[in-house]
Parts: sequence; C-alpha cells; structure tokens
Amino acid sequence: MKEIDQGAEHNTVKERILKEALRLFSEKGFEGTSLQAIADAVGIQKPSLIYHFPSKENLRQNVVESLIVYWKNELPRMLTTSQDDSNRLVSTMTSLVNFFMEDVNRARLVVREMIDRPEETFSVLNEHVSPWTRLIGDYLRMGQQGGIYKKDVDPNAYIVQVMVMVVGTVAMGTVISGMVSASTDISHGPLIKELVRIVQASLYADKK
Amino acid sequence: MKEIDQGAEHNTVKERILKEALRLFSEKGFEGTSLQAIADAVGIQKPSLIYHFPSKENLRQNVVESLIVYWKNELPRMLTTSQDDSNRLVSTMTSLVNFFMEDVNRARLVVREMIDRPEETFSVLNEHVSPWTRLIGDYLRMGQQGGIYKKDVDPNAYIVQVMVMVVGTVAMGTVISGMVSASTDISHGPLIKELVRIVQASLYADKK
DNA sequence: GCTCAAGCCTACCAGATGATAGGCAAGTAT
DNA sequence: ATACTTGCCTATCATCTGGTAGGCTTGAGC
Repeated sequence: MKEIDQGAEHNTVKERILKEALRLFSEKGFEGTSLQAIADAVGIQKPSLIYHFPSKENLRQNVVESLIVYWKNELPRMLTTSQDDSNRLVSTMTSLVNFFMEDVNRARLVVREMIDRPEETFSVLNEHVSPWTRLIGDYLRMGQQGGIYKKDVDPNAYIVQVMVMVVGTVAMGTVISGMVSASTDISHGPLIKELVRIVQASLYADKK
Repeated sequence: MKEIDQGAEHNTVKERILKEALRLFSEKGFEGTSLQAIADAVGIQKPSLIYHFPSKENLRQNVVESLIVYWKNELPRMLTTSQDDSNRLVSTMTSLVNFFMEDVNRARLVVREMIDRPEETFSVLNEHVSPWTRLIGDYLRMGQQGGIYKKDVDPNAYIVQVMVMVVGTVAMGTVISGMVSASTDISHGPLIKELVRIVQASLYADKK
C-alpha cells in the first residue's frame, strides 16, 4: 500500500520538505536558509530532516534535481506539442513561461543557482537541456535559409537571450518595474506580453 | 592633507573593504559571506571591519549605495551624451552594458539584491532610477507618434525588458550559454551583439 | 509473541557567526 | 607636555550553524 502511494501522494514528509526547501531556498537563498527554518516550515524537528536528506547539500541537490526532472519530461512535450511549424518556437516559449509562472520560486532558484554555482549550473544545463535547444537552433537556421527568419539573427545567441528574458522576467520583472512605475503590484501580464512581442518582432523577417 | 585625499585615494582601508565586500557579496551572496572572509580579503582583523562599518547590514547598505551613487552620476550623462536622437536609446543602453561589463560583480549584486530584497530594491529603483527612465518612456511615446518606432511597443514594459536583458545577460549570459554550447568560455561578445540587435529590431518600425 | 526496520523525536556537540569590550600606538590640538 | 581622536588590534561573548548519538513508537513479517 505504501509503495503504491509513492510518488502519487503529494503529502509525504519527503515531498513536503522538498516543497518548503524550494520555497525557502528561492526566497532567502541556500546560505540564508537554515535547516531549522525548513524543519519549522514543514512542522518537524531538525534531525528528522537529516533523516530524509543526509546533509543540507544533499537536500539542495535533490531540490534542483526535482526541477531538472520536470524539465526533462516537459521540454520534449513542449517541443512536439504544436504541429504548426510557424509558431512552434513561440508556443514552446509560452509553455516555458507558464512553467516558471506556475511557481515564481522556480525562476528565482534557477537564477540563484546560476549565480551561486556558475560552472556547475553550466554543466547541468549543457547536459540536460542543450540536446533540445540544439534542435531549436537547427530549426532556426533552417527558417533563416527559407527566408522566414531575419538573416542577421545569431541563432545560438538568440536562444540564450530568449532564455535570459524568460527567466529574468519572471524572477525580477516586478522588481525592475520599479524603474518605470511606482505602483508596487505591477502584474507580470504586460511584461510577458511585451516579452512575446519582442521575441517575435526580432525574429521574423520583414515582409517585402 | 587627509581631507584632501578623501574620496580621491583608492587605497583607503574603507574603500578596500567596500571593494572586497562587493566582490564577495556578489560571488557568494550576503548570507554566504562572513565578516571574517571580508576581513581576510582586505588583510585586516574582523573588529577593524566593524570599526569602519558598525554592522554587516550597514556594510551591505554602503556597498549598494556605492553602486547607486555611480548610477545617479552616470545615468544623466548617458542620457545627454549623444545629441543624435535616432540612436540615443541604443547608446544609452550600450553605456549601461559597459558599466556592468566593467565589473560583472555589479550585475550579479544587482540581481541578488532584487531577489533577496524585492520590495526594498523596488523602492530604491523607483526613487533613484525611475525619474530618468520616465524620460526614456516619454521619448519612446513621442517616437511612436512620429512613426519611428513600432506602434505595438509597450513603452514601459519595453524598458523593463531591455533592463532585464542587460542585467540578465551580464549576470547569467555565460552560464545560460551552456544550453547551446559545450565550450565553457563563451565570451559576452556575441551575446551583447545579439542583445543590441534584438533591442533595435523589436523597436524600429518596418520601412514601408 | 518476537524481531526488525521505518520514522520521528530529545539531547547534545564542535565550530563558526556577528558583535562587544577594552587596550595600544600614532597623530593632532591645545 | 597633556589630552583627545583615529585606526587597528587581542580576547571574549552569546547565539546559531550543520550534524551526531541514541531512544521511543508504530506497524509489518515470521
């Protein structure tokens, strides 16, 4: 019975720990979060935490891995979902935005990992994500030859920039909004709409 | 004599502390950096640190303020430097990129502050930067009416997105590059070139 | 019934942390 | 010369950190 629930139930202690750790790591950072704080958030004692995850570092790796697993399952689905070639790229990007918007903590954790552990994160991205982005790159180059996309687009750099915008907008968009408006609660809506516009306008060739 | 040097000399203990603190805060984060580590980097003892900056929090504020001061001096200069209206926006952005590229730690610290203290950073940006970005906003709206810029550009959101790209590219660009290439040392060059291209291509109206 | 492992607990540890107290040397002012 | 300030030091503090040792309870297997 216990083995049947494994993975399906969303309330096992282990999953609650991962959930609270993700939240606290992304809000306060890895170094800024104590095991005590996580234990308190879950409602257990510190040694019980250590029982499930033998060290803080191990817990961090598991939190990160839980995000990677999600990606490895979802990315292929995103890339194959829309049959329509013309907006496959935009629909993939939209799925990506939705993934991060589902839980802003995901974007913030990714940003933190990239700044805290640049080399390590580089390797992780290269190993788990680059196979799929390479496909997008090929797709872009084909579109360029076919005249659909602007010829001065640098496919690789373009993909990186789109990623910077997606992650950056979700993680920092509302904060940077302080640069242009005093209202504290600028929703992500207009930012993402403009994000999509920029991504498209800078990609598609002008109609002659 | 001492008062004359004040601010001009770059080797006072206080300035060396600020420099090392900026570096360590941006590399390891605020919580991830101990006063001991800063003191060691400067070459003094921990209590001597406390002598100059009464608390760690006070030191953080001074580090952040040193960046803000730079901005408040440079932003007006950037905005007024190029007389040529047609590329004032791009030249301003280039100056901004150069400012961050001068020391990547600047961009990373800004990103960290935005994620660690969203509300506080929002207020800081709103107070010190928004007066200038409002000018850019007006400038964009005028250009839209004049037909120079695309009409579907959302000026405020556009400015925010450009900022997301600038800060994001410098702070995370080389890491995200792991998504498209295995070579560890992708320079910022191509990324920034593509950044400028995207910013321009998504702004200027198509020639009819 | 007995054994055993799982899951969580209390009690505790060594080390690091931010911060304080107080001393001391050098320079400046009176 | 004396008194005071500046800038740095050593010694020490209470607190918190990640992590360990070991005990209690529950439930399944035999």
